[in-house]
Amino acid sequence: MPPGDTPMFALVDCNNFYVSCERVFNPALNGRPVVVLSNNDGCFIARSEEAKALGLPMGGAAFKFRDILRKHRVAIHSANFPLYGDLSSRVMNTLAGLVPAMEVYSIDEAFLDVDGFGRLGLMEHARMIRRAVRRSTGIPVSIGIAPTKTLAKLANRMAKKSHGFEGVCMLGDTAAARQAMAMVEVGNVWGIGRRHQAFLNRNGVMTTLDLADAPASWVRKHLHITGARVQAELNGRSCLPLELVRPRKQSICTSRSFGTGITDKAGLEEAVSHYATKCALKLRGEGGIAGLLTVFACTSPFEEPPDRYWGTRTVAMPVPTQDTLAIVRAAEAVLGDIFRQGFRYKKAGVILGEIAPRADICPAPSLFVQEDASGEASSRLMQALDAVNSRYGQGTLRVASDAPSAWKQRQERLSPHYTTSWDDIIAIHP
DNA sequence: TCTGGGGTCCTAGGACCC
DNA sequence: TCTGGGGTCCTAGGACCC
Repeated sequence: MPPGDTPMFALVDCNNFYVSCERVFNPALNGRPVVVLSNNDGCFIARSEEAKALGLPMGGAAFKFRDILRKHRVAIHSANFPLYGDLSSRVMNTLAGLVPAMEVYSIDEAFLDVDGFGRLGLMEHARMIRRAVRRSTGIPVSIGIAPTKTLAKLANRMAKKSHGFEGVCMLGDTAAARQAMAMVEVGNVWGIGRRHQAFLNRNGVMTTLDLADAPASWVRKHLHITGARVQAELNGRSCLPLELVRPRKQSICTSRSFGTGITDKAGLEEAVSHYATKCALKLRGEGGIAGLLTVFACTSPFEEPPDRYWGTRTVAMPVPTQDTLAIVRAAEAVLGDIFRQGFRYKKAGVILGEIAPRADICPAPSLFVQEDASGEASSRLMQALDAVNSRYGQGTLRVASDAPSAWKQRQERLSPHYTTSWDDIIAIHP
């Protein structure tokens, strides 16, 4: 890699993002072990460094660790996604003001275009970015810099794991990249998951460097095109460009696990109506219309086979639409098809597909569709609905079947936003 | 008793066509 | 009767990501 004339990517990643968000609003959490839990307080979705040191694993089921949580007085928070989304926007806006171009990759990560800063100035520039984000949002970030996105991910990992780097690490040449790759297990590479890691390990590929040096044809054969790209990127050949505009969503999904199982059809109908309503709102937020609708309802995957059931069905909408009423009605009909008596349902969801931009609607009236869910009247009704709910709160105006139900209330109380001890959770969960 | 939610991309295989 | 290559579209399922 000749210095100075290869493109460079910087990956900015917020440290333990959800935990850091909670700490911004509650500084007493600093220095303490903190975890953030998924819906239903099911499993860990974020952990502070102190919590990681206690051996609490990402995705671990909270109930399995209650002794550790209690013994070490771990601060436990249910997820507060509106808060995290808000802080994410502030971080991204700060970054956008400091670089010519960026790709928002996830709620807590962004790839930056750092071409044109010169190799020598890059480290200093990255440190400045880090200080600026900390100052304006309170969120600590780490930054990895390298000639490909995959290596930037690796550099970011080094920046986080090794204290000597003080949050910024650059893998600016082949020697530095190879040295880092030799230290990192192949399963930690971006794009290599558990299954591929197991396969690679079985075949003697243990470190990231082993993968970089493996025969390309063998990688292509067994890890397919995605794995081949990973390998090329590890060797400094950039295959994944910065994506400056967020592609339109291809599907929109709303699903939840239930705190306690649902056995009756009416209960599932309430849930599905609610998810359909949320999907329609997200769809309008995207400015799209949907042509496909999927509804699924299933038991716990931990049930034994005779008690396990996964019902799912996809239908084409009569007319591609963004209309809550049409989507809820269709979802209820599909649920009627897949519902089977005698199961304890633990989860259900609604997925919209075949999403097209709303401007593409050709308002050709159909002789066979009685109410025109793609038409002007529907559009105005939805605008009014969204305006009222945006001003007075979601659910102020709603479809009759989308009723606040008993099980939903119990869910709300199961997941208080601020919970500082495991005992608090147990107290409301008899 | 108690194990998240929301996405994307890729492949394999079948149906069908020229 | 037998035989060939090259497409497309669709769906289900696998694998991965945060």
